[in-house]
Amino acid sequence: MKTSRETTARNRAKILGIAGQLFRERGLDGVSVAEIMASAGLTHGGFYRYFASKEALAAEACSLVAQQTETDWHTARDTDAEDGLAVLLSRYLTAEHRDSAATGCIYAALGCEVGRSSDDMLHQIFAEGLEGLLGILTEASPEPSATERRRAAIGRLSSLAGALMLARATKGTELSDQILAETRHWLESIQTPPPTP
Amino acid sequence: MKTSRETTARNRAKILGIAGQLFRERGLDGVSVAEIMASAGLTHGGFYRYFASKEALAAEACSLVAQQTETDWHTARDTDAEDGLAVLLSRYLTAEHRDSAATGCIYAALGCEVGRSSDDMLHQIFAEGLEGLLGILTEASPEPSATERRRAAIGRLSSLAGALMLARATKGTELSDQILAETRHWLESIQTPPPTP
DNA sequence: AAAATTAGATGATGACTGTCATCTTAAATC
DNA sequence: GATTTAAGATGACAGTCATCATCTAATTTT
Repeated sequence: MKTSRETTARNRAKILGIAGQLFRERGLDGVSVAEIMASAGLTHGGFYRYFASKEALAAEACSLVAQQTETDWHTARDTDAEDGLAVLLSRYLTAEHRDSAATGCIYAALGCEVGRSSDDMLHQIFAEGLEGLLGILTEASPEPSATERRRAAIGRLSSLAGALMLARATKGTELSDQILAETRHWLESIQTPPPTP
Repeated sequence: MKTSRETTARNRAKILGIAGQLFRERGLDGVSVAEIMASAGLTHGGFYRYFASKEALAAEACSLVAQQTETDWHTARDTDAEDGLAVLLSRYLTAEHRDSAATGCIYAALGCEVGRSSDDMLHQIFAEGLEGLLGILTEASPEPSATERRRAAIGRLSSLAGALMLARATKGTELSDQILAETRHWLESIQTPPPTP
């Protein structure tokens, strides 16, 4: 049956939200179109009224998650004007984040799969999303020069995503908790290189 | 037809080698049993004489790749007794490594997928393999105390795997090359924290 | 050399997948 | 209120997959 314009819009948003969670939890290839639609309370048939393909849904869902993450990071950093960097590190490198991939960082959850994807749109979306986070991290970085802040932001972001990924890959072992704790400790201990005179 | 014992052993090794490459290139779920067997010059039917399941093959193939990587890192570090760490960094964070996943780091290639896997054996294999690399990295780290060396090794390993994963996820964009270059530069610039008196 | 064993080929199974055609019914438009 | 439109359900399509049963021929064992 036909539904109202509002209901249609709500359904579209719901599909995108559910997809963003399921994709992060089980991978782009690990979730079927039918399952996403069922989780949104619909049947599989109507899917193609909303999206041209599963690939198109993946791109839009990833883009949406990336935007939301950027907003979250922004407010998290502004929680502590003195040391926004410490807030970001301490929120990211936790067992809770490791154990809730569905609502966590999309780069640590889907980075490997996107790297293998033949869909260049996904690479573009990931690059734009990462640039957004890098902007926030760069501003929160204490290094003296802009070049160094940008460099350190890239290094720190790589450490964060890498540590979360490895902690998940080793979950259930002692090493998993160590990776989170020690990477956080290490990042907090890193000294600014002395200004070259 | 039946084949000789040597041929059988050679075929088993070939299946494992091919699987190790295909899995890294396309993901554990991205390759079929039939394709692995065909790449090894066999048909799909004989597969279950070698392995109990695809899952069992994945575990054994990952374990083998992990061992080979540990050997490679060991010899790479010993290339330069003065600064083995710099050798490891400069070999890992390159465009060639990013563009040849089939023969590259298994942790950056399959970390996300293994993190989602319900097979605890894979988590164990990854943990053991990572511990091997951490041992090499710890010995090559310049920090004064053993605790700090271990911590820095974990941080550096997270940075390496994370940077490679993100560089692949953003391949084709400017950011991809920057992630490799800047992370390497950043890791080389990191100062040892001053000894707490 | 005969008998027993088994590596690997062929083929089938049931399950799952993305996508599309069709139908129903309610909303939107006139 | 009548007509048009389209959201979403139902069902089907062709393709892929992991796994297994069966068959064969060559190696091992006796």
